[in-house]
Amino acid sequence: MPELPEVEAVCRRLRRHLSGRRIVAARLFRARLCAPQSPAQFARAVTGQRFVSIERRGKNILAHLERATLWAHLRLTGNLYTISDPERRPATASACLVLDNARALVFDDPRGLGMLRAVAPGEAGRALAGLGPDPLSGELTLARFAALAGGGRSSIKTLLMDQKRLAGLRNIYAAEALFRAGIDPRRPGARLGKVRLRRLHRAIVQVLREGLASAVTGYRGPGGFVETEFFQPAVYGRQGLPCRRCGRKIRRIRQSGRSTFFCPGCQR
DNA sequence: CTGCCCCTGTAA
DNA sequence: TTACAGGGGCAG
Repeated sequence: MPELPEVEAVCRRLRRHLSGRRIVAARLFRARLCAPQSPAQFARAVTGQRFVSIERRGKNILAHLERATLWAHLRLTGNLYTISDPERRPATASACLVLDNARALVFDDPRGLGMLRAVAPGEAGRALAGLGPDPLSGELTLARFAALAGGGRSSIKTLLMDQKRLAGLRNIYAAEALFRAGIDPRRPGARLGKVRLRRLHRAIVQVLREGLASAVTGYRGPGGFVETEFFQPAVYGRQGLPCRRCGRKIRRIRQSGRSTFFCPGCQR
């Protein structure tokens, strides 16, 4: 599932493969993908245009064309990549944009929750203005992090996953960062001292960087993301298994409707 | 703030 | 056969 590192890895590949390319045809296989526009409107908006630049805002991908922006969000199972033959797209493709070099950009999305819209220049940026700082970009200084995460009354895990506070951290990396920092995910953000905030800030940046290294090298081409030895979750998905650090059983609880995994020995 | 919903593959 | 996983939008 794409979190921030996977989305960043996708952006890097797209920059390599799309720069200077022109879209010659657009085929949509799932009308919801470009809602509220219709597939015909979408095709009209992007056909004939050249890619100018690729930008990432949190987990949103903005592919700027000459007179429009392709705004993509991979959600849970989406992926964007190019293939050599537009006729040989995967069955799970939600969209296929044929390029002027006879290759095609595919939005592959088995669960179909992803988004690919054509919007006016500037529209996506305005819509995303409320996103918090990006932990992979250097925007997230310790002072800024402390103000965002330390200020909230809800649990620190819930705060970390709030995109208006930090852009890009979700269930897996939030759990991993909290484990690394030795912090109980249930602890209210407002009750984190300076030491814990500093440790957590470091842990977030570290775990995302390692995730990025894994996402860049662990990619298997069309078909999705693979796990590599670089990123082995310490707690995520490991309920009942012994903690790799202290041996106690990893616990699983529910926090605001989502699973949280943590080690009751290491995280306080 | 919490909880439901979108969707579909996988696991109990 | 049903429950669940996940990100995010939105209703309550």
